[in-house]
Amino acid sequence: MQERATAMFERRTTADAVFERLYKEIVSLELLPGTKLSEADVAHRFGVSRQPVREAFSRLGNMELVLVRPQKATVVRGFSLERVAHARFVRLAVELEVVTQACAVWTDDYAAQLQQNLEQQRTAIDSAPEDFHSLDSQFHKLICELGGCPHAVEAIQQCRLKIDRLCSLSLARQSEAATLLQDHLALADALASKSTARALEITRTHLSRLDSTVDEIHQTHAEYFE
Amino acid sequence: MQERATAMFERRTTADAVFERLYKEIVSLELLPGTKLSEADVAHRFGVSRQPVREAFSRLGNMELVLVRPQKATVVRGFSLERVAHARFVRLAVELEVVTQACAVWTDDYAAQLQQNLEQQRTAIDSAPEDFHSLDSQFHKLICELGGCPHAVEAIQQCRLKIDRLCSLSLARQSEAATLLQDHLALADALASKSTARALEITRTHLSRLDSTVDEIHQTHAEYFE
DNA sequence: CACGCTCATCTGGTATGGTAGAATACCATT
DNA sequence: AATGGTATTCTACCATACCAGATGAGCGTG
Repeated sequence: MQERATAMFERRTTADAVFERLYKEIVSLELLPGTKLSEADVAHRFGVSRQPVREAFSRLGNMELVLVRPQKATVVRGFSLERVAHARFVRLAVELEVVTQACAVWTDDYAAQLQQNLEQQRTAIDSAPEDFHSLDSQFHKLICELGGCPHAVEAIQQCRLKIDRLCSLSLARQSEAATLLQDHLALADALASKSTARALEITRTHLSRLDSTVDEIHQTHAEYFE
Repeated sequence: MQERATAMFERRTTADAVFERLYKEIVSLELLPGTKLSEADVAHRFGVSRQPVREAFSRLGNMELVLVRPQKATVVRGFSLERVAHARFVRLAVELEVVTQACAVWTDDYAAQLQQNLEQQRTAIDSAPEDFHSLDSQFHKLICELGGCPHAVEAIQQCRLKIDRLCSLSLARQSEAATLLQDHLALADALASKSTARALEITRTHLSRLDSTVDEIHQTHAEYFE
């Protein structure tokens, strides 16, 4: 959703700039949940008028990143177990269907392309752990595209966005990378052998690994939840 | 998405009113795709200033119902096979997972509740065909809730919204109601016997019935597509 | 007649002032 | 000291004026 059909050569408006800047600050947790934002404040800070700020607030409100209500301070929204569960459910459903479709059309050529990405993941774990997350995304994206479900990419990405802000609070993500890679390898193998049932099962356990992370954060950072 | 956390007792702002009015006019096709909307025009027609209209345009833009770009007229967006395919894919994926979950927890009591809805569908087909659509929604919603996937309701509803505007152009929807009811009965039966595989298969064919309708409209109303 | 330029006009974007509702601080009263 | 009412201050909302880019009609020129 929402990435504002800011297609190719559209003029970049002030509101766009304010929106992107606030968006980054929120997802990177520079602005913590509960922080109060004021049109006038932000406008002054960014050196623009209140109008573009208002526009940006509206967009952020649509994404449920802030809560703006008439005559009351606009505030950065916290996490919600409900929203997380929702996103998790949809993503699981989509990934399962993607894998099903992919199994039906998989070829050796596709397997080779996946393999290339898997190699990069393997090396990244030791030498550049910060890249793993991006490679993880690409891995799932590849399966969508090769499997003939280009639509799914966007849907999955949306679900990820809703959870990523939360997961950046987690500590030991590196230690889990190895586990995730094992899942990826197993999934690639299942696809190659076109065994749908096994691929589905792997996908389920793969996505369920996020649950413990979410739980951990719910315990340690309860104040950020609503 | 988007239904604007207009929770319970929030004050109703002018922008809300303008948004809802335009929204209705668009989804009911009183405003056809391609219609040009001007902030000033609409503001004058509704007797308000441009500001709330602008806000409404922004929300409609987020929902991809209108296209608003700087210095060019805002226009009502047409349908897009791509967006339809996207929505269809996500809905299928979600429904499949819902059915899977439901099969795992289904009880006779659940079956009875579904049966009640099915009866209503049966009588509606002859006596009140205009109610069938709503009962159809409730049927799928029931499966979500009984199956333990309350999150799914919202996701499915969103997908429906994106397609419903288009389907209201279709002519003989009544003749198809009987077919849909047969699907529903078969699905209820599969759930009752907890045969997941059959339930999944029925769901696939059930949702695929929309495709011909979409194709038909794509042929007969090509001018509304983009 | 065909083409190209200019200018009036229309678009959404931005800035700003004023308003009503909500929250809060403060003071008076008990 | 606790409480109730009041005034101040803060909020987002709305209206208005102005701006710049885009459009299209009309005229002039080849």
